Amino acid sequence: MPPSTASDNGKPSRREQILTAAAELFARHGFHGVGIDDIGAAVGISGPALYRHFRSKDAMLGEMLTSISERLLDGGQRRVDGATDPATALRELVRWHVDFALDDPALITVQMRNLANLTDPDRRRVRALQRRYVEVWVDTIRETVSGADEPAARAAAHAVFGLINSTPHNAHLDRGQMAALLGRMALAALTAAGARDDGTPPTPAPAVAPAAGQVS
Amino acid sequence: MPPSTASDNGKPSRREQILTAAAELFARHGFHGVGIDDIGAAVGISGPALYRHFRSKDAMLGEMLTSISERLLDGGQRRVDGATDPATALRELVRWHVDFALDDPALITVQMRNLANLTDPDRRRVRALQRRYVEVWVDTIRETVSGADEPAARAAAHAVFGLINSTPHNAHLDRGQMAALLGRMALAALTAAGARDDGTPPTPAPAVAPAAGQVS
DNA sequence: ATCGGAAGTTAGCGTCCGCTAACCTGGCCG
DNA sequence: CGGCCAGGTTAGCGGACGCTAACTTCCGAT
Repeated sequence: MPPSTASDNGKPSRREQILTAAAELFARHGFHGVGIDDIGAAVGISGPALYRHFRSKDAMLGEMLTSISERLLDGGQRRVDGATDPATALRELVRWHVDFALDDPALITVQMRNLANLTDPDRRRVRALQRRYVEVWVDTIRETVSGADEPAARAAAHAVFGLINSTPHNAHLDRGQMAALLGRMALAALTAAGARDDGTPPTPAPAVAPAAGQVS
Repeated sequence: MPPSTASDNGKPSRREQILTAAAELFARHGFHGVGIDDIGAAVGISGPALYRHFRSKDAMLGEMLTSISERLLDGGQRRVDGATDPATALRELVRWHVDFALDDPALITVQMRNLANLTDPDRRRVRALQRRYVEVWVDTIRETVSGADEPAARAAAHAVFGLINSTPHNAHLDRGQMAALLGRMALAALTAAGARDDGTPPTPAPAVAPAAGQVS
């Protein structure tokens, strides 16, 4: 079998090296702002050698984004499935997304900014995966936060993604504090998403748990 | 005097037409993804005619981002100065930023994504303005939210920007509902930013005001 | 009536960039 | 030992892109 995503051993395959280097560059300069030669140089080979591993520059972005979307989706799905009640499910979702964003800021940035640069088939695929991920959030939000109708829950989910994904612009706190802060803020925001502007009291908050990630 | 930013009459100057069209395109495709001819076509003239109004493509982005940063900063500053107490100042800041993001999603998107494409002097200018804007937020947060030290307040500010700026990906709610939702979520998130992971109770929330904008 | 400048046009320059072609090389298998 | 192929090299093509040059047109002031 030709190496598709990785070898099962420890060291990352060439394809993976290239993808992570490219992700870093795409995140910093944008897709069109990075040349083939730049990506090559970043892994110590030069320019066209990349075409031994990828069919095109577009294909790199395509594979990068589909893989991110898949990881996000099934990580999130797994947390929700493993939770005993909706409130813990929501906490787990938040923790999952926070950990992801903190561990892979470049990937998160690329996914946020470079969707438009995909080829049409790739974009369709990625969009579909993202929709399903949002759906997981929307369902969990609606089970947890009272008074949130479906469009509001969807908007709230996107807003929380924006909140959590702000991580790349925040190098100043250490990982543990950052995870705790983002977790608290995200849960508070989600809880507030259900409050009505009439006098209806909001859901009494699903307990601000220590949502921090393992600080390695 | 040649028209610099606008004529004082009603209709927008050519420069302004060009800048808003360019902002739309930059937001959708990224700076490098948009050609001079595309921008020209978007305002009904073709390609090089733009150089009657701007010295270069970089200059367009430069002027666009400085103007956004200036508007954000002094709008925010004005709201804070006009507020009687820190809690209302914070509510006003949130409302101001929400209104801005809802009224000009393209501009907000460009500012978030295309800072890296500026020339060095332009980037320095914009960065400086942004830093001052963040400072306004940080100060207000620290006066309002107890238990938020300076780095945490800074991170919280960035997180709330991310939350509010998620607007462009949310066409599904109408403007009034969206403004209210984002305002509620942002204030809740900020309040939670001060909560400690030990048992210290958080600040009792500065009253979720009807933060919606005028729905025209 | 004239003339000057603001605002457009098309042609075309130089450069950069994605990608292909042709060639080299070292390690593994028969 | 010989040959193959994965993985690398450099040279170069073709197209796109930013920008300039040269020329036209329209309008408003003298």
